[in-house]
Amino acid sequence: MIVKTDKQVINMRHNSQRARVRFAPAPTGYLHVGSARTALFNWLFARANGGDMILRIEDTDVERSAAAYEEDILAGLRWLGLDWDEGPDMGGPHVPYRQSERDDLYIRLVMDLIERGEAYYCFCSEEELAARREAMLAAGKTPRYDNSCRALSREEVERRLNDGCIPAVRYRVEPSKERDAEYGIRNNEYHECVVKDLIKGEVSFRLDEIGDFIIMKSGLKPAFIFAGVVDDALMGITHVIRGEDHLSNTPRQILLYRALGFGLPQFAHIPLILGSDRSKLSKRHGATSIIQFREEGYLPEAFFNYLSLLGWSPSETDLEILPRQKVVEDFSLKRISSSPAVFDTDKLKWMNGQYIKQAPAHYLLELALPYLHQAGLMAADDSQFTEDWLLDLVELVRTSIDLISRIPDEVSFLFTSMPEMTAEAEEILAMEASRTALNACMSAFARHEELQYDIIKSDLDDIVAATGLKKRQLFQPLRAALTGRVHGPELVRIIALLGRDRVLQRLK
RNA sequence: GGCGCUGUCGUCUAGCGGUUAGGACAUCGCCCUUUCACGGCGAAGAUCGCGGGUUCGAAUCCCGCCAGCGUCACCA
Repeated sequence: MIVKTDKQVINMRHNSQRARVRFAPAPTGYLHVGSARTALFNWLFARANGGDMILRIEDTDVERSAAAYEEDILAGLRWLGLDWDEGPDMGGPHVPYRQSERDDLYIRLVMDLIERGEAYYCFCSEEELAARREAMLAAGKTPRYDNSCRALSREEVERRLNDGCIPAVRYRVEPSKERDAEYGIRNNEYHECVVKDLIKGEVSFRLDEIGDFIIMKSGLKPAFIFAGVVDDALMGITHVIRGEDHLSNTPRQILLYRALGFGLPQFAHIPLILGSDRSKLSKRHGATSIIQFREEGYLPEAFFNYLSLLGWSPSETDLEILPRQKVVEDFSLKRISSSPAVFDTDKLKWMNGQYIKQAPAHYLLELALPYLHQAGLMAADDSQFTEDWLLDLVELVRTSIDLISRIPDEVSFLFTSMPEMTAEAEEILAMEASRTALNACMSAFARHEELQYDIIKSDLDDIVAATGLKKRQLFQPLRAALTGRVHGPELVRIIALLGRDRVLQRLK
């Protein structure tokens, strides 16, 4: 039992009005793009409406759940800047927030359903079920449970239980008894259940087509479909925002809300994110974890922006670069598209480039440092390179990269004593005019104590005027000698960054 | 196979009964530039999945079809 403070009591009173949403991942895999987007839309909805965001871990599949996945999921959410108001790491009024710690609750509710005849024990083995499914499929029928354990007498159930058989529990679906307008269940010949979805509209399913389904796995472990309903209801979730792949089990969940005497939340099923082959995004489409995007050099702000625009559009539809706050202010379920979207890395990269161009240099440097260390260009405790110098370096490359991880390759020559020469660079240096150009630069630069941007620029202008060389004939060999390459960022700034001594050394 | 969702430039999308169907990424060209980028300008790219209707008028409304995807587990 939790003793509530006054403040919490006030909060509880407001619950009927206050929006409460939840992101409920199963820690059976990394946080991938699809689930990250679901989390994002939940978060946006909460923040846009002044509501609460709840994080709940659905670890009812003991076999596949792993702590490492849970950590990855939390890390991914944090990286994206998504926070939550209640969750396994911080607690809250509906603790615990990990389903594996709520077994007592599920068992109590299931026992109640069994007593009321709404659910029953099922002793069918997985092998039996699989065989029956095969047979139905072979006969060209829709595979579903044949409800055989419904018929078991009380005594038979007792006997098997005493024999040590471990049953599962099924919900008893009886369409003719399910009619209930409050839950969208219509008393017509099909026994329709109409799901009122905020995105899909009214979607109708036939109840006479679903068989009795498992709500408790053997070993008294709750099934997802049951635990989700119980928790959403008890945690006061007002809006269930989840992937479209959950739409078809919503009618089953509605049956459970009704059986348990819970009111219905609002549903919003968001379209899936597809890979370039137009199938549901999965591991085989590349990046497995959101964290991998961080490692590849994406900015969380850019990723957030891109993901927001995947399936949602702002009211001012020409805008693409939308900072977090703008998205929050403008977010509405109404502007979520109902068709699935293909994840486009090209556009993500472009957007990342946009964010790199406008981000504060200090921030970029902070992000770039690990890559510079990793590439072995500088040690983590290196004091040889001053912060000012590093900031200049960031300014030098920010317009030419779309991924932070590209920085080391772009500027490696600034860290070595002599640059590695590409074949093209060698070729240019072998040309006759090149020696003239380099000699001119050498004598010009040698006259200064320190090479500064303006000085270098005017020196180079002077050389062009004095020697009659084309700009190209001057810059190309100079670039080749200093960087070992024929392409790259603005040369004058590179010279300033290299400093007088290293420039003169390389010109020889 | 049953059920369900979806279908506007290659991709993300705007549009919701009257627009030359708009924007962005990618592509191509030009300009800027020592170069590669950035940036600027421009081009190309959509018979609005297909076929019928309704209407003076349809991407927008109705019907049928097709295709793609999802889902049919003691996974979530």
